[in-house]
Amino acid sequence: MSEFKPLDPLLHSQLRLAVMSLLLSVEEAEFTFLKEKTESTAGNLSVQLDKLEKSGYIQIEKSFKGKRPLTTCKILPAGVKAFEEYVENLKNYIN
Amino acid sequence: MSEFKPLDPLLHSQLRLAVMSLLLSVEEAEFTFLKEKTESTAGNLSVQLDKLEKSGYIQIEKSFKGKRPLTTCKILPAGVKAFEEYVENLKNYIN
DNA sequence: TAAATAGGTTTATAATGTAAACCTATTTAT
DNA sequence: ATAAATAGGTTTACATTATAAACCTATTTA
Repeated sequence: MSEFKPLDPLLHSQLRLAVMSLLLSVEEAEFTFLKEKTESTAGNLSVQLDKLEKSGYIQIEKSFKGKRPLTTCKILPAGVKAFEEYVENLKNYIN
Repeated sequence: MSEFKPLDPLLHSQLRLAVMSLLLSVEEAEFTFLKEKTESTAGNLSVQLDKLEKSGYIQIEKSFKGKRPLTTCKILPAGVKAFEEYVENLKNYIN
C-alpha cells in the first residue's frame, strides 16, 4: 500500500478511536465518562481500554471515589504520536 | 455515539476503503490495477470486492481482454454517498 | 433484608480479515 | 507434444477482532 500506508489496527476501530479522540481533548477521563460519551457497553469498553493500555497508548489508574471503584484513563505520549500518524495515513484514503 | 456517529463497517476496512478511494478517482478500474495499487493479495481483494458489490457500492463486470478473463469495477452512486457520509462521520473522531 | 444500582471484568459467540490452496485457461519453454 | 510457468481470479480454512451477555463485588435504597 505505497500510497495507502497501513492503518494502525489498534486505532482503526470505532470504539478505540472514539476513546482516543476523547482522551486527546480532556487528557484524563473516568470510565463512566467514556462509557457515556461513546455510548458503548461497559464490557466492550473494558476490553478496548485494556488493549489500548497494553499497547502503551493510554495509562489506566484504579482508585476509589468515595467507597466506589474508579477507573481513570489518560493518554500517553506514544498514544498521541500513534493517533497523529493514524490521522496522517488516513488522509490518503479519504481525500 | 451521539457525537461519534457509527462508521459504516463496510467502509471502515483498510482494503475496502482503499478500493473505494481509488474507484472514486478513476471511476472504472480493473481487478489487477486495484490489486497493484492496494498491494493486496488477489484472494483478499476478491472477497472485499464481493462485499462492496453486494452492498450496492460498486458494480463488477466480467468480460474478456483478448482470451483472458477481465474483472472491471465501477463505483455506484450509493457508494459515493456512503463514502462521503463515512468521511463526514470520521471527521468527528479525528479532528 | 431484599432488590436495585454502581462500576466494572470475564467469557462466549458472532463477525471479519487474511492468506493459502485451489481452479481454469493461456502462454512459453523443452 | 508436453511440461512448466503465468494470468486472473475464487473458495475455503484459519486466526483475529468486536461485541454483548453473563457474571462479580460492593453499595445504596426500599
